[in-house]
Amino acid sequence: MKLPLSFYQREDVVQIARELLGKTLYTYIHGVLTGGVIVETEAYKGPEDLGSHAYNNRRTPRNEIMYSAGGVVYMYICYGIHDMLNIVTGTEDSSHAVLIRALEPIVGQEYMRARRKVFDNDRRLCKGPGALGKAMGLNKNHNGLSLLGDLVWIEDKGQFYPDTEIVAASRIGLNIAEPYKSIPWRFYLAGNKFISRS
DNA sequence: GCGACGATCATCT
DNA sequence: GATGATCGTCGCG
Repeated sequence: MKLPLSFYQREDVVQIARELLGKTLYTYIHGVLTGGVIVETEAYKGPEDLGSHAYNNRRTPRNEIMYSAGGVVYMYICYGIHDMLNIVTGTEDSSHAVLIRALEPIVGQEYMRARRKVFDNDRRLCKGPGALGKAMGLNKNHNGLSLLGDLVWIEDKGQFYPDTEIVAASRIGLNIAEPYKSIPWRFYLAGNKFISRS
């Protein structure tokens, strides 16, 4: 059920980002189980990618965990407010990661509503990386947790999507030079109601 | 439904 | 001291 380390420790982070669509992400935080189907991701490709925190082998206390072997989470705070969930991939010393941008909630929606203070529209619960982190109870203190542990993990339920149902687009929110500004490393399920935007 | 804008602070220079 | 891998609200219509 849980994705094995071999899934995460491959080198092709773009392929992994695509394959994570349809997988189910769970957290079990303070005794609360929440989960949802991954419907939107972005790949960040280690030292060559201007958009990556690990661009040019940049290494700081914040991004140190990106250099560990795949299968752990990289949490960081964006705009001083939002806790973002990333999946570290590749082998030891490679620094690729996948940002999880949106989920379709399937478990623990009542807890997600309370954490988000959103009670009118479940489509908004995990719509965007900041919202997702909050709904799932994740913050930077969870940085480095193993995806084979019991606090945060990803399961494969055998979902499969043909290429025609997957959209590849440019990543959101990056103010960087081409070609990385427009490279199609954002993936989402075509027509899905829970993605952050079309 | 959509665009503009301000909030807010950890992190790095 | 400047900068974000963002979000909620407001005005509009």
